[in-house]
Amino acid sequence: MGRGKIEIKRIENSANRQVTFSKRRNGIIKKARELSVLCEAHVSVVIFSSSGKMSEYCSPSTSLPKILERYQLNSGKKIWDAKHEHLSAEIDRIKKENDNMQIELRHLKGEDLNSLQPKELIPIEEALENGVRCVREKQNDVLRMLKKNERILEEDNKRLAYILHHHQLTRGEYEGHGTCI
Amino acid sequence: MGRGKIEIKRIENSANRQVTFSKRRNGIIKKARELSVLCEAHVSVVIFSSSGKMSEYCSPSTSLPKILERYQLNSGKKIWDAKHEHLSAEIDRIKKENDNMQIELRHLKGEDLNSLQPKELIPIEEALENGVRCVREKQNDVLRMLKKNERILEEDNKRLAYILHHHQLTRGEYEGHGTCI
DNA sequence: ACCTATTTATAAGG
DNA sequence: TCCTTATAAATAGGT
Repeated sequence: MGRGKIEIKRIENSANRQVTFSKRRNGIIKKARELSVLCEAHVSVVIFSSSGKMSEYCSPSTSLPKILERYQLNSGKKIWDAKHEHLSAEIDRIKKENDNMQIELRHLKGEDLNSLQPKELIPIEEALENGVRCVREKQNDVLRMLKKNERILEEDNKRLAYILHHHQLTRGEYEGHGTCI
Repeated sequence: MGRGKIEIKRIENSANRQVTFSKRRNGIIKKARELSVLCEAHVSVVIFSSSGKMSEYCSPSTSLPKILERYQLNSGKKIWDAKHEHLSAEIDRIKKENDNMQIELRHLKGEDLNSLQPKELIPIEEALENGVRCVREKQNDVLRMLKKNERILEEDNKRLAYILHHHQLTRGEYEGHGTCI
């Protein structure tokens, strides 16, 4: 509906797509409101734009939780249980990841080594040696940096002292009249 | 839109109301489908007629549970019951734990050290040195154990060889008649 | 369910 | 985003 007919397929021009989204989203929500008034229907609309912005409409006579309750009763689909299972699976997955890291950490800290085969000690030793090397390298970097800063500060000090001395010599008559803030 | 304009208020005539419901419900669902195709939006529509019949639409790229997940993230409204909240909190907690371990592991492996303050390097170095010491101790244990076993085996060997030799001397006449199974 | 006059939504352009 | 307007689409009322 408009100056030209459009095919129902993804609008490639991004600006156009955004404009059309706004207009049609408003259109749908208006229609939803009208339907719920004209026909005493319970309507819920939830829309996410491709950029993630959410819009919603829900009939004033109801609420999203109520709609969902009825949805499950009617469709037999169990949204909550599905969600529950999904979360449980997620927890299991993360816990497993957690356990593995826990074990790796303990080994690196020299704990629970008895549960390992002698051969498994070798990569751990290598990782530790590598870690020590990296840390010490970093510490050396820090030291070098500190020394360099110290040197620069010392040089600055000398320079400032010299300039100050020079000023004091040339403006000796004002000495003592200024205020140090 | 039609032969006459109608006010947006409850349609009193029940048959009319039913017909209008059907037409407009189809209209909304068509619009929802178009919006999701044209603009890559994620759309969910759930409608109950006044007589309780349910209709729904959900973008093919998503699902009602996913939409609801995003809904609660976006709106902050709590659709899920206490059980789900509990699980979500658990996931957050474990993920945090996970992240912390991840960071500790990386530091022990000598990675991402630049994100640390110089002082923070010290406990890491100590942990690594301790780890190396434990691992080497363990390796020494293993070595000692192997040597000890070797010694025991050698002694056993000697003893067995001696006994065998003795038997061969006292039962020399049977030699070669037996069969080794 | 179909028809169609009419209203409404909206595409294109500023 | 809002405004305008020509045009496509939805639909009210009737059959």
